[in-house]
Formats: sequence, C-alpha cells, structure tokens
Amino acid sequence: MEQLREMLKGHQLRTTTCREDVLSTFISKKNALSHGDLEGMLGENYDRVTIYRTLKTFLEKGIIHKVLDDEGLRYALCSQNCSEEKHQHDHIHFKCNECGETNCIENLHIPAVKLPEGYMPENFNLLIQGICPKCKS
Amino acid sequence: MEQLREMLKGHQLRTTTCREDVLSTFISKKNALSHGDLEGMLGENYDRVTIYRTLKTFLEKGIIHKVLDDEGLRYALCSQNCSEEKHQHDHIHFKCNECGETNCIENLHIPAVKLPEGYMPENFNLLIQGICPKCKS
DNA sequence: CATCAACATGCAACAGGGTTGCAAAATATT
DNA sequence: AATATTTTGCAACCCTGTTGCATGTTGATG
Ligand SMILES: [Mn+2]
Ligand SMILES: [Mn+2]
Ligand SMILES: [Zn+2]
Ligand SMILES: [Zn+2]
Repeated sequence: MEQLREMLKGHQLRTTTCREDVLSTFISKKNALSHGDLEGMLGENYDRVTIYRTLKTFLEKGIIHKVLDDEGLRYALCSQNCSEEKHQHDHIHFKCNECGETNCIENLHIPAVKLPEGYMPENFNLLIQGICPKCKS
Repeated sequence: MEQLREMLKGHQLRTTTCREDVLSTFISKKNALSHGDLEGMLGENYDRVTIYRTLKTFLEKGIIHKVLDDEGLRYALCSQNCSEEKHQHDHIHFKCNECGETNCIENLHIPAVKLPEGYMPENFNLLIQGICPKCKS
C-alpha cells in the first residue's frame, strides 16, 4: 500500500485512490490490460473517463507502455525504469489465441533486422500469437 | 479493368463497382489503407457499411491482410497467393513516423525467435517504426 | 491545523470505428 | 426475360476514446 504511494511520488504524481487501484491492478495481474478490462474491475468505483486519464498519465510518466494486438490496445507495466523522457521497450509480446491473454516476455529481446537502404528504424514491436503454456493441454 | 474482374472471379466473388474500386485503390496505392482512408477516397460513391463489408470479404477470401500499427488497423494486399483457407504472412511492416504511411516490406522475413518452454507460436507480426526512405531528408 | 493554488474527478456531450437487420437493388444463371 | 442469390444502402445501435467545465481533493505553506 505504502509502496504504491512511493511509486506514484517517484513519478511526480499525486496519490489518489484511482491511481492506487489502477496501479495495484497492473501489479497483481501479470498480463496486459485494456481500458475495458480495468473498467470492468474498477468501473463501479470510478468514472470511465477517470480511468482513461489515469492510463494516459501513467503512459506519459513511463509507468506503463502500450501493447498492440489484433483486437486493439492494451497496457502493461514498464519493467525497466522508464521515465517521462525515455520509454525503452524492445521485448516481445505474446498473445494466446486460447485464453486471449497478452503478456510481455521480458527476458527475450527482438532480434536485429537488416532493413533495405534508406530506412531508419526507431522502434520495434513484435507480437507473436499462439498458445501459451497455461492453455497447452 | 478486366484484370480486376478476373481477380474477383478467381476468389469466387461477384463483380461490383465497389469491389472493383476498392481493389484498384489497393493496387494503385502501395501503402496500407485504413477503412477511413478508403472512405475518404470512395465515400461519396459508396456507403460506409459497404466499404466495411468489402474489406471483411476481401479479408476472408485472402485478398488483403490486416496490418497493425499504433494508430489502429489497416489493410494491405496479400502478395502471396493467399486463399480462404490459408493466410501466410511472415513479412515485416514499416511505419514512417514522418509521413504516417505503413508499408509491407515483402522481401524481408521475420527472424526466428526462441520462445521459453511451453509457448506454441503460430503467427508473427513485426512492426518497425521510424523514418522511411522518402522522408529521409 | 487552516488556507489555498494546483491538480484530479465526475458528468455530460461528442466524434469515430465498427456491427446488425432489413428492404431494395444488382448480379449471374437459366 | 425470369429467377434465385448475393450485395447494397439506410437506420439504428454499441463500444472506444476525447473534451469542457464545474466541483472535489491533494499536498505545500505558513
Ligand atoms: Mn511489454
Ligand atoms: Mn503486409
Ligand atoms: Zn492462454
Ligand atoms: Zn515517410
């Protein structure tokens, strides 16, 4: 509980119950969450818009990062110490076609790619879809 | 013109002007297009819903494939001969942060990744963002 | 601990993307 | 030319995400 306050303070954010709840949800669930997921879990306590703004703030401050998959947009905790200035993410995301969960695979980096002449890459985003260990029968 | 009819016929699709126009737009533009893009270009001739359904049909028949980027969903022609049964795409997509265009890089394949135990990969989707050759000053 | 400026929230309202049902129109087949 | 089948347009709808503004909270300060 106190840990959450510290995390928020560390990013120059005021402590509010919505921010604490959203943050602790990300910490307890390990998988990526959409706005809709959070609304489902916290929507009785907070307005939709407040949850959106919380996500937006967390994104700007480097607390969470975007995770893209074929269904849309989700968010997951930044494991490295990201900040307002620098979001660094070159890890892989895995989406399970069975349970629908999307997870960061933190310890696995995206392999280098040799692009044709003239392309200047800045960001890499690799999504792998398949069956996750939990759903492998 | 006649070529379009052949392509549609080859996928067991009736020839309609909307399908011809959408298909020829994909052929002439080289980059990935969103529904909104197509609506902007053809929206005066066809209803929004018709364009949606055309995209959905093309998707199912293996004429186009989905392209994901941080702004949402786009579509691009399948270069290989995809069909209703088999969509095969392991190429890279590049989105330019300057002009906003997203393109298939057909001749470059996604490098192999060694996932942790238990993961069974089925699909790979690599999006690289940066500056494209056209926008490189 | 009371005051206050800065910030966060709820509410209402809106724009956009995407979907469905159904009647009318167009297509391919005979 | 007649017909069965598919496609279209329209209206209506849901979901996601955004904005403006008045009200409520937070944390810093004296
Ligand atoms: Mn991640
Ligand atoms: Mn492609
Ligand atoms: Zn799973
Ligand atoms: Zn460009």
